Amino acid sequence: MAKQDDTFKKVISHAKEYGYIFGSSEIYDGLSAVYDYGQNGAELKKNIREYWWKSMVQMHENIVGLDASIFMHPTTWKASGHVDAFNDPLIDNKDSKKRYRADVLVEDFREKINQKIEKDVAKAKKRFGDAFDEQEFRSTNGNVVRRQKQMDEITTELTRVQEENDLPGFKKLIEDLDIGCPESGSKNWTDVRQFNLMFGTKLGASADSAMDLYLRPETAQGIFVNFLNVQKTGRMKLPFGIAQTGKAFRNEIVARQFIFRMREFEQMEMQFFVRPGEEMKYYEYWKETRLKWHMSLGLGEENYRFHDHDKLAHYANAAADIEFNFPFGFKELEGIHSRTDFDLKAHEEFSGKKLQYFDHELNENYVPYVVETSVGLDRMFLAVFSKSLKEETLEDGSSRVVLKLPAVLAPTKAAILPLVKKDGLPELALEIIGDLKWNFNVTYDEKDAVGRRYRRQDANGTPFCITVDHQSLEDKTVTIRDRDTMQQERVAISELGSILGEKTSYKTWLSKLK
RNA sequence: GCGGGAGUAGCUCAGUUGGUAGAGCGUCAGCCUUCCAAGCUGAAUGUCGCCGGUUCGAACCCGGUCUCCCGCUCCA
Repeated sequence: MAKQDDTFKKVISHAKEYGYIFGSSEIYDGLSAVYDYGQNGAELKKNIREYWWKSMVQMHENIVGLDASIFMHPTTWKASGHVDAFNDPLIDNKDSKKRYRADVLVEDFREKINQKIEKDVAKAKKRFGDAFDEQEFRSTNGNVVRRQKQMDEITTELTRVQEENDLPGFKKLIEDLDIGCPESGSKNWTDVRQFNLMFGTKLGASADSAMDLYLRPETAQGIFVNFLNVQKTGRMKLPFGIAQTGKAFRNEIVARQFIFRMREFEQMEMQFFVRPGEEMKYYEYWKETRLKWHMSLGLGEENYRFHDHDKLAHYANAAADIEFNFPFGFKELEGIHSRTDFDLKAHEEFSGKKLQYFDHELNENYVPYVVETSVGLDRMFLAVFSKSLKEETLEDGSSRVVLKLPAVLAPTKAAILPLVKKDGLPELALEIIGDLKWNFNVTYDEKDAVGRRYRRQDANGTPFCITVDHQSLEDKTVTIRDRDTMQQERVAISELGSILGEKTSYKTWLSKLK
């Protein structure tokens, strides 16, 4: 663990030192769990997004893109279930320092009573045998009736405090029931507080005419509400997908672990619409396809694994995560969920509009089922960045810090270095840059010994260094050095464009998918 | 939100019983160098997280506050 903390610390400080990630508003002491992407981070993030987008939208005829707004009609979130499911009343025990969901505490308590009833019923059943009338027993036995009444009262009161959002009432309910901390038994509770995981804001300039809005907690709903727009205008036939990248916002109680869990984050989601009954086939297909996509980056197959969900969210009938071996262990990187027709049906219900597809083959209308793939872009960034950062010991005993980013994702594709800054070498180097910069992000460096410049580029993640030497002036060749192997090869200047293109192209990398 | 730890240069960190702020690396300028950092010369950079208190004097002591890290709770 100590070693893990250590590598994680190195990842964080390297990210800052080389302009990948800065804490937000640092000059004002920062803002908890909010980060800014620096000059290199912005490039890397953009390239990851692009790598995903191309693999989805460009490479699939039946997947199209969308860019929905962050603001959505507030009813969207009622239909999606977020207003209910993202609202948790929480209570802390002052002695044990444990935090619980207040509704879960009450429900667990009620369940205990229920179990007592069932125990009594089972006992009686055993005693009376075949002659036992369960209905009769339940309605006449004193203990059972009393307990049933208590359960009903609890249910009524729980429903009331939840619906009325009566937080003091909630606490009173817990105290009246004499519920103790499940761990310590202590009944020393704090007040019940409401944690709304959605960020609220207002639309409208004046307070009285303002409309309550939420910042979207997921991008998926923008896709669902536009399902018919896209299907009709794009003449899409099932099965087809809609892909989107964009910011989402969740007021996490605890946002932590660098950019792994942030309150403002970016998702890359694709909702794949299928004929009901075929969802499992596509669920399996996307699980496999998405894993291959991750593997194509070459970060090590052993760093990925599936985690199938036992407990499913309210909308899903199957769900799995692709987990990645982050510096702090295996954690969720991407989710693949079979969302059924839950979302589209809910939007039909709340909007009163039909969100159905006419299937010409079956000659019928239906609400499609949805298989979702959802990656956290920031998590992807962290996965790539943390796994790429290496400290190597070289043959001569010296060491180097190298950021082995996949070349297709690297912010800078090549550094052009004159061996010495005289004899016309800088001029030729700049000439090469003038040509390459049309197609590639390239950089120039003439400061310090060339060996030091190589190390600088290594630490920055630049996959190739192109060195202009005296021979270059004579025969128009340069050396190109590979960041990972440190091997150099002499090539014609005229070939540089196609060599770099080959090594850094989306085609080269994405074709590993097959 | 609770408990623990921590905030000093871009990064990693020293800083004695309170007496004007340091190192290594990095950065910048120049020199030297024809291929893998740790050669040479010079330079810049800190309200010692912030506010207040004690003191002749606070990076150091006290109080408050903010932020970060670890654990717990939560996690579509």
